[in-house]
Amino acid sequence: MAPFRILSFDIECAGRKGHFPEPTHDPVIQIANLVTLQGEDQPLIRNVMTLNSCSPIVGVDVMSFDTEREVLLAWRDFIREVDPDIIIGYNICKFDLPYLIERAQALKIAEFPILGRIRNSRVRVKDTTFSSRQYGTRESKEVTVEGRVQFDLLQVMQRDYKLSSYSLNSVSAHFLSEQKEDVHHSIISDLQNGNAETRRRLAVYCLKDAYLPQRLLDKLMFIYNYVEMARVTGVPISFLLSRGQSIKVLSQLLRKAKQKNLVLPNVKQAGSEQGTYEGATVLEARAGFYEKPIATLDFASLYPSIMMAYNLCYCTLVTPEDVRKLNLPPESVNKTPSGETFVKSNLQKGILPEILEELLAARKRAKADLKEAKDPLEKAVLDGRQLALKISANSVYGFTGATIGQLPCLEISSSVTSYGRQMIEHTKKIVEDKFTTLNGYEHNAEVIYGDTDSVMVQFGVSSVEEAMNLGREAAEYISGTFTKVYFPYLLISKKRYAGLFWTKPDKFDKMDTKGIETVRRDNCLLVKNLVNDCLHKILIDRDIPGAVQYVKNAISDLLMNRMDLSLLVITKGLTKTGDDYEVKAAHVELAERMRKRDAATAPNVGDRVPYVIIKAAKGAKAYERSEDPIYVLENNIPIDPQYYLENQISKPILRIFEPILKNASKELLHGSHTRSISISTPSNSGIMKFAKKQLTCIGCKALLGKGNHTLCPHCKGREAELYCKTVTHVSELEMLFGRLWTQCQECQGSLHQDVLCTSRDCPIFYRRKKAQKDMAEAKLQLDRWNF
DNA sequence: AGCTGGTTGACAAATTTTTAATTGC
DNA sequence: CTGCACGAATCAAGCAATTAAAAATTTGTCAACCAGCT
Repeated sequence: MAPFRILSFDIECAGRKGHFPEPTHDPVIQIANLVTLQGEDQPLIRNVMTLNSCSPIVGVDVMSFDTEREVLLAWRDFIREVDPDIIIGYNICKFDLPYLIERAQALKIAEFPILGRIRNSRVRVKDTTFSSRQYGTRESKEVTVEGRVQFDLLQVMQRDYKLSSYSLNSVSAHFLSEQKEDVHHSIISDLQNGNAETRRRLAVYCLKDAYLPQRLLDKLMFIYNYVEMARVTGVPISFLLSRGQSIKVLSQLLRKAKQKNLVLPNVKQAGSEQGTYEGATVLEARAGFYEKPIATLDFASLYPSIMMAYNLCYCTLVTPEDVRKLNLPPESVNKTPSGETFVKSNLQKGILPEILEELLAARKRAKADLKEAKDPLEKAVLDGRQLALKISANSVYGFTGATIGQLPCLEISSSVTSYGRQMIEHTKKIVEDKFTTLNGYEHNAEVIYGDTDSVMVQFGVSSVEEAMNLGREAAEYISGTFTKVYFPYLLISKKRYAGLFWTKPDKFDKMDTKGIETVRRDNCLLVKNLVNDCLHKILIDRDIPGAVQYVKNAISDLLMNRMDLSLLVITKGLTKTGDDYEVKAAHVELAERMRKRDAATAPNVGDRVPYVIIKAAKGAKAYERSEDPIYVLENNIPIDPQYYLENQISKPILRIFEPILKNASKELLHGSHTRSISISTPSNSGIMKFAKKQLTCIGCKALLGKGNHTLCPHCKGREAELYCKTVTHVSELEMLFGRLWTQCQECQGSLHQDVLCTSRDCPIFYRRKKAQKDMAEAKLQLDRWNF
C-alpha cells in the first residue's frame, strides 16, 4: 500500500484593529502548507501562499498573489493536485477549515469548496456539540471533506492527554521541548500592512504553526496508534476523534454477532430512568508515613477476567423463571453475588467473553512481538496495538453499564463489580489470616489500603527484597500478580498517596504520586512544584529539615512578592455553558467577564480558563477576585499572596507534613518567615483612587516634605552610597531584562527583531514583563536624583 | 420609677450541605 | 442540482473518592424591648 500523503496547514487572517477576525469581514492573508509522506522525515513540499508581496524564505516556495480570491483558489488547486489522504493542523476543525469555507462564501467564490474526492461534491460545515462524561462537553464544527481524514491535533491532544493548557505553544513545549511565539491577532494586521519583509516574518510564523503539528504527529506516533485502534475496533478513524468509547464496543459486538449469525436488539431508550449500580470497594486507608516496604498485590485486568471466568454476557443471562421453565440443572448456572444468574459456557458461550478472550490473546501476542521487535518503527506499531487492545478490553465492561447507551445491561455490570468486591475482601482476609506470627512468619501482615483490584500489604519486614519475596508468595497464594513495592510510602487518604516505586531490590524505579496536588491540573504551579519538591526531599533524600526549610523559603518569597506570576496561575476547565452553573465559581465568572471585554478570544465550553487571585476588599468571594493573568500583568494589578498561602499552599502542605512532623502547622505556617510581608503596591481601584501618592525617602522610606525629592534630612549624609545603590539596582534589572529578552529572541529564531510573543503559557514571558516593569520603576527612582 | 430577667430580632460566626472539578481504578 | 424549511432520529463507557468554594443552615452575641417585681 502506498504511504499516506499528509498535508499540514495553517492560515493567518487579519482582523480589523482590535477585533478577532470574522470570515464575513476579514481577509485570509496567508496559508502555509507542508506535505509529507507517512514515515518520512523531510516534507515533500513546503510552501506559503500570501496576499501581497513577500520576501523569499530559504527552502520554501513563496507564492505571492494580488487578490484574496487568487489565494483561495490557489489553495484549492493545491489540495486537488496533492490529493492528501490526511489533513492535519492545530484547531483546523474549529477554525481554519470553516474559516476558509465561510470566507469563500462571503467572497461568493462558489467554486472554492470542492476539496474532497467526490467530483463536484461541496464541503459542508455544521456546528456540533459533543458531550460525554469522559471527554466533557465541547463545541466544534463538523466539516465534511469526502475521502480525506481530518486529523486535528488539538482534538487528539484533548482526548489523549490531560494537560493544563492545550495551546499549540504549551503542547509543543511539553512534548517537543520547543516553544513557539504567541502573536496577538492585532499584531498580525500590522505585519500584513507593513512591507514584504514584515509579511515574510508573518509567513515564518505561519509555517511554524504548520510544522509543529507535523512534528507532534511524528513524535507521538498518532497515525500508527489510531490506525491500529481503528483496525482493532472496526470503526473509521474519524469516529475515534468525533465519537465516544461506546461506538467502539458496539462495532466489535456487531462484528462478532454477524460472524455468529446473530442480530442485536434495538433497545428503546429507557426514558429518564437513570439507574445506577454499586461499583468497586475501596478499602479503608490507614493513613500515615510508612518507613517499611509496602508490597502491592493486584489482579491483572480484573473486570475482563471476571467476565470471562463467569461467562457474563447478554446471551447467557437467564431469569429465575427461565431456570424453572427450562429446568436448568444447578451445576450449569452461576449465581453472581449480586443475585443474577448466568449459564455456564458448556451450555452457551457468551459473545462478550469471546471478544475479550480474543482481545487479550491478541494483546499477549502483540506484547510478545513487541519484545522481539528491534526496529523502533515496528516497536511503535506493536506498542500502539497492545495499548489499543488493553483499552478496548477495559471498555467492554463500561459499555454494559452505560445506562444512556445502545445496549445497557446492568445485570452484567453489577455482577462484574460484585465479583470484584468479593475478590478484594477475600484477598485482604486471607493475606491477613495467612501471614501471621502464629503461622511461623516473623510479623503479622497488615493490609493498609486497597482500591478495586489491588491491596497494599505491610509484611513488617524492613528490606525491599524480603517484602518482594513475601509479595510473590502471597500473589501465588491468592492467584493474583505481584508487581511492585513502595518504600517509603506516604498514604494520605483513599486514592491519594506517594511513594518510591521498586520493581527490583537494588534500586527504586521512580517516585510515584497518585491523586495528590502534583498530578492534579487545578492547582497553580507553585503548589505543584512545592509539593513535588517536598516529596522529593522527604522520600528520596530523607531530609525532613531540608523540606521544612524549603517550604519556609517559598512562603517567605511568596509573601515578599518575589513570586513569578506564572507560578500563581490556576487553571480550571469550563465544563458547561455559563447559565448551567448553579453556583458562582472563579473561573466561570472570569470567563464571563472576559467575554464582555472581547467575545472572540474569551474561553468557551471545554476550554481551560487560567486565572490568578487579586487583592480586593476583605470578605470578597474568590469569584470576585479572579483575573486573567495577562490582564493583571498589563495593568499592574497586585495579586493576593495571603490567598495563595491560606487557600492554595497551606492545606496540601499540611497533609504531607502532618504524618511526619508534629506541630506541622505551627512550624510551617506561623513561623517568623510569615511576618516578612511586603508593602503592597497601591491598587488603582476603590478607595485608593482618592489617596494621593506621596514621595518617600529613598534611604529610609520616610515621608518627605514639600520641595524635597530624594532624601530625608536624616539620610542626607549617605547620598553617595544611596545613589550608587540605585544605579546598581537599575543596571542589575537592565541585565536581567536583557537576558530574558535575548531568550525570547532566540525562541523566535532571530536576534534582529522585536519580540512580539505574549504567551500565557510561557514562564519567560511573565518574567520578561515583570523585569520590564521593575526596570521602569527603578529608572523612575533614579530620575529623582536629577532634581 | 427602677431593676431584673426573659424574649426577640438583627447580625456575625460557625457549621453543614451542595456543587463542581478532578482523579483512581 | 442547489437552497431552504421542517421534522425525525441520533448521540453520550462505569462508580468511588477527595477537595475547595459557595450556599444554606444553625448557633452565638448583643442590644432593644417589655413585663413583672420591689
